[in-house]
Amino acid sequence: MATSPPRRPGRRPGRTRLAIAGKAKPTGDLVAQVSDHLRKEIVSGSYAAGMSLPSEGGLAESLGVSRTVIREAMRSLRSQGLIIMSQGARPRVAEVDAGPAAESLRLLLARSRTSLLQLTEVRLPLESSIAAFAADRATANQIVDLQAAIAELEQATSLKSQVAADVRFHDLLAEATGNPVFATLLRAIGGLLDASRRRTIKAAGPQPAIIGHREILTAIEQRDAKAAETAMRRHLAWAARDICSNGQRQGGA
Amino acid sequence: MATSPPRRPGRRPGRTRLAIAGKAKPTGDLVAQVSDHLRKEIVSGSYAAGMSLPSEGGLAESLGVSRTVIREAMRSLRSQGLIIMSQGARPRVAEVDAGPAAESLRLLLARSRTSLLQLTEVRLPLESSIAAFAADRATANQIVDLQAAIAELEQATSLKSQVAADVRFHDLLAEATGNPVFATLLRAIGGLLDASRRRTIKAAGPQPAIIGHREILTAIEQRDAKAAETAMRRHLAWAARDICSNGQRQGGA
DNA sequence: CACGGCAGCTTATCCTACAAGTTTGTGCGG
DNA sequence: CCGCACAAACTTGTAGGATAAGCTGCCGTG
Repeated sequence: MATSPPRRPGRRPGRTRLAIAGKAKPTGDLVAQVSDHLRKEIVSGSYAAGMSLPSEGGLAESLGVSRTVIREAMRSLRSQGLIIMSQGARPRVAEVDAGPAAESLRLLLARSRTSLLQLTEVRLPLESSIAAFAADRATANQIVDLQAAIAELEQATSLKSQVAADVRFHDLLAEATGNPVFATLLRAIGGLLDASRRRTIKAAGPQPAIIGHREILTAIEQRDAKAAETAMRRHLAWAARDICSNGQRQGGA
Repeated sequence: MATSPPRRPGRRPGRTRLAIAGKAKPTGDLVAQVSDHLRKEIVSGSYAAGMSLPSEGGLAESLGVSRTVIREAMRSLRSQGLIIMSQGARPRVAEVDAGPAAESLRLLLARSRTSLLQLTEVRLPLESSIAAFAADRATANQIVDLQAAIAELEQATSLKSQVAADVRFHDLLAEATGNPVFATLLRAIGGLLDASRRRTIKAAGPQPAIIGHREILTAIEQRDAKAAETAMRRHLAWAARDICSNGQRQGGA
């Protein structure tokens, strides 16, 4: 390529072939090719989280495309939460985080005019299962952590710390299932329910939540999956009541 | 701006102020400002689905930034599924679609090291609820579509089309809940289970799936949520058996 | 009216330049 | 030898211009 005739600017004529290993795709969308390529590298773990990616210029040269294409591909990966960019520093692979997926869900819900009610509809079976699995699998340490989260909620004074303790209990529970898929999905959905949580606790205080959490934890300590599931169902039903009464749209950031 | 001294290329000095209505944000990230601005316009409905956006050049001029910035903002919106771009035509606002959110979730799950077993563990309560809700809410048209999906599976000969018909039935079911969150989560999880599905159908043929789907649909036609849930549970248990025996990790795209 | 072709607009890609931030290495003082 | 300030090199962010390729709609012809 170094010896090729002086390429004039503009779109490369004919078959745009990317210097990416393997078959040449005739798609013609260089940005998509590059971003797919990098996405696979990141998801497969070739680029581990926290690792620096090559510079834009380096990638441009090694892939045989202009920096413009690299930049747009990076922007795409960035908006998917796969990389983190800041001026002056090479882009780094982002830690696994439910934030972008939650944001994506939020966009979808905002556009499809969905209510909080629909989120809780999904949350109910999800968290019920979480409670059941946690009852089967929670380790002694995890049970201690759950107890601590309840104590945290009891002692919390500010609304903010109360909500945080509430969220923490549910997160710990998801973690206690030993199945990261539960934790991931819960966080994606839960992040959208923060406003609702705040309202609920503000209106009713932390007591109902404390009681609900205690019931769940008791069932878990007794390794009673059915009871844990039932307790969770009751706990969520209480929280959902508030939403039903004024099932307003969720939208804001 | 026409009479200003000839701006030399490079980053605009000092405070970068965007010609966006309202307060001037001192963030310094022009692309984020532009994409946030456009995202709000789209989500709020100022730009309705299907409507054409202004051209890149027009936006660049009206917002007072370079076309580079506009393009990167567009690329971001595009990867979030908000707009559709094709060479030669102005970008258009995309229809509301759960695809991008599901893809985002899929990426998230793919990066957390999850096994097929863990995915099916989550899938079970999710799809059970989906079946139950669908029994309550499926419209007559949706029931017809579900019947068609079963017929599709019956008549499919290639493994590929069989898998597609199988996926389609489950997607339609999720859609019949009327809750897009279900559809999104299901697609995210389902996308990671494709290989498993292929293996299962390859090993046992489509018959078990057809029978399972028929049972589910019968329960839905009778508006029997409990029965639908039970049927789905049985259907998935059959599919999961294969996975348990060789519970390997999933990875690829 | 039907239809083909052309002109204009628009996106896709490439290039170059420069501002502003980060990282790195160097050298000096303690 | 260690630590710190400072400069050089590197890197991203933005601007602006050029060309290729695709789309749209208008206009003229049959």
